[in-house]
Amino acid sequence: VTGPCCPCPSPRPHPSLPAGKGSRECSGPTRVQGLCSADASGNSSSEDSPSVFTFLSFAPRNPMKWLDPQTFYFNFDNLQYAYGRYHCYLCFQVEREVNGSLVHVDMGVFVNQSADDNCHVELCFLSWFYAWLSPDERYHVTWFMSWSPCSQCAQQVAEFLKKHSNVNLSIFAARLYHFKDPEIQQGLRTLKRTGVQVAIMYFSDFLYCWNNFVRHGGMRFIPWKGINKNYWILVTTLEEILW
DNA sequence: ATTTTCAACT
Ligand SMILES: [Zn+2]
Repeated sequence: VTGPCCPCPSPRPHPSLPAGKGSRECSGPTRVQGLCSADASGNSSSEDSPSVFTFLSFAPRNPMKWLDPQTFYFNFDNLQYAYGRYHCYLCFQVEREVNGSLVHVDMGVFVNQSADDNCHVELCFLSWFYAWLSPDERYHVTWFMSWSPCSQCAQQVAEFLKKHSNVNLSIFAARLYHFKDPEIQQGLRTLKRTGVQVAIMYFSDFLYCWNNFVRHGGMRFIPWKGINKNYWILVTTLEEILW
């Protein structure tokens, strides 16, 4: 019943994460893999130990290669009142430095699977990336997200980057997730302070995603009404959050 | 103009 990569015979709930669902934060896994021998001594760490990589509790999952055009248009629409966007999509690009220039490594798309393990896309990426990244390479990672990160994921990403100084991250968000929430705002500031480029997706970013992550079958990208006006509203909001 | 949002519900 356990995943293939869990050496533990009987997974038990993560000690520091609530079992309940429904939070807008990434409320943690419903099953635990990895971390099995780490805390077997009964030495329960304090409640919100920031040094714990909770993404390690999620089994690595492979990304998708492509988005369908209608999925992209619906989920990356940067409209102000984004009703019904109940999922988050993350298009990523990983490059590495070779003699001072960037070489393509991989790209793909993650979407959270709430029915599966409730893993937010940010942690899906970290779980997947952590499984194969080399400490001897310098990586440049770019995220194009339909929603900006929640506060808990922001903390996790910041911790990850502090412990992996060979990884550089840029985040471009189509929309700002719960931007009036002080904890969300703090999470975005934490990312910036950690060296992450945090920005709003512009026309050229949408076009780039269309060309590289959408199964467009030769169709041209047709921008939606208000794409630029919405961008400027979001940029203003983000600048106020980041100071 | 609205006040949504990495669901939850059948
Ligand atoms: Zn999250």
